[in-house]
Amino acid sequence: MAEDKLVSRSEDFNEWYNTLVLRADLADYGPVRGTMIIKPYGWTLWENMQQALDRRFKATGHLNAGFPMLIPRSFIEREASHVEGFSPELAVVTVGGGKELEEPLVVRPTSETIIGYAYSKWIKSYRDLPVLINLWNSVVRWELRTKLFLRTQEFWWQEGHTAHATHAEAQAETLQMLDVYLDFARNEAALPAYTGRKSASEKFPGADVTYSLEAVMGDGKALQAATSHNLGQNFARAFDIKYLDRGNELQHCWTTSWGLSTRFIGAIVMAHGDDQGLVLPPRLAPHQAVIVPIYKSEEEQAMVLEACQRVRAMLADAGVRVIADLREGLSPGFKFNDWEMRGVPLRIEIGPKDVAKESVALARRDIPGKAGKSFVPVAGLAAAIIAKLDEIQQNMLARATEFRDANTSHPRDFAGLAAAVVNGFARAWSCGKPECDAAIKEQTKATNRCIPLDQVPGGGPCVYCGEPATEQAYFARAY
RNA sequence: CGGGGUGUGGCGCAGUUGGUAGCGCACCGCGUUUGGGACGCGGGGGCCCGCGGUUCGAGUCCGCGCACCCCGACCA
Repeated sequence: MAEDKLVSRSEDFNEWYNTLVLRADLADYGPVRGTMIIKPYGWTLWENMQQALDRRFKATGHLNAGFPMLIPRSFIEREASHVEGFSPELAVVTVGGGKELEEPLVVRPTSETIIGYAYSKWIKSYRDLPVLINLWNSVVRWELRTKLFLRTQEFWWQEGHTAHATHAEAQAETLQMLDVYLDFARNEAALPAYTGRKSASEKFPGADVTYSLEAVMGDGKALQAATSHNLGQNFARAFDIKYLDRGNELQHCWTTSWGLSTRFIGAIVMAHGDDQGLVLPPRLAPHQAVIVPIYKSEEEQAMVLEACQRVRAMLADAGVRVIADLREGLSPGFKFNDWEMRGVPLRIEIGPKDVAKESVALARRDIPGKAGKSFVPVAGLAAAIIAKLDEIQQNMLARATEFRDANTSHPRDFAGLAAAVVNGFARAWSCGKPECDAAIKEQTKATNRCIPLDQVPGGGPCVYCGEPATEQAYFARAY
């Protein structure tokens, strides 16, 4: 329960985030270091995200499936860069049923390998392709330094895994899913993000190409919000995923994988939250509106509560996710703060004056104070609220886009880049040599986030070494 | 794994030169309150991280562990 003011976001962003996640009732710490308990409020937010994504996955032809959590360790070792990337962070099971196991099992850090095992059994002919499967599950990575939602030992996500007959199809799939994520981020989470290709050093272990969404957080740092990988034939070769083509020739498949995790909840917190707490986009918010009754005497209480129930039923019938806060013994002021902490987009106040006027007081979470308040007649309230929720959603996207653009600069030299990445993104010419990225990281703590797909024609001198470059890249400090 | 810090009711902390544990919030009960974080009275709850030592006596002093947090390296 919210009892005090949060530390202000500008004063200590880190502290603000940590306490907000706990106070807004999203999550709690688990008993094992680095683990996270997602509480019902946080999980409901995740469910809303899942539904919005799942709709899009189904619309693009994917089906969900369930795969085992335990994977033979030898599977991980079959793909050279995959084992190199994941070995350091594996949790390994060595004992089962009280007996030492013949072969240790790893708790999945991601499922490419066990998918490879299954696909090699299932796919025989070009007629079997494409295979388009998505998993909703959790994975474990033994992270050394953790932070609620952003990096935990276990996290929940979806991982899509597809197999195709040609490179072109796999590439189209990879980019299609990147677009799905971008659309989800913009239109559901009100979060504009940059997209692009990962540099060689930042790509997924085992992928030919990795694409990512890079979102700008409230402190100007970057958060990788989703990834989509073209795995080429790497896993197909490692796991013998082969098919006979029309000409009766045996071919390796081309596979992809793509994922978005509960980390995205952290992105929503850090991109939209303010000093009062969370600000949730209406399309994803567990409660889109909260009704707070206000009364003194018992007669007023009866009258007000009756009005609250009526309004609640009316809105629920209209499809609004609405809750009435009928807790007794708490002052309205306390409840206002409490629901602001939890980021509910709209507050509906109903007191004796409102009952008398047959209206309610509306307060917008995205516009604090008087400016966000209005009085709306009960007649036609549902339509007004639905319109208002849409307006809030649009406003949040517009504001986040404005913030992103205001915190992105285009430096032409290294000094400019170093200054820009202290609290924002820098888009600059980059020659792409790993040494340049490494030096930039060393000196500024900023990494090459991605190489955007929308390149400008021509070229310029690399922001670090000055040699001719034909592509630009985004640089930022990252979570 | 390196550097720093902290372990005392659920949470946040105080605890003096060693003398047998306290405050705020939360929780429970009763009453008064309620248009921006209400108040009064009463109440419950603690092997002071663990083990060993010094001492008549240890939350406090000394060892050795363990855990967690912050800053780096590594990472969705």
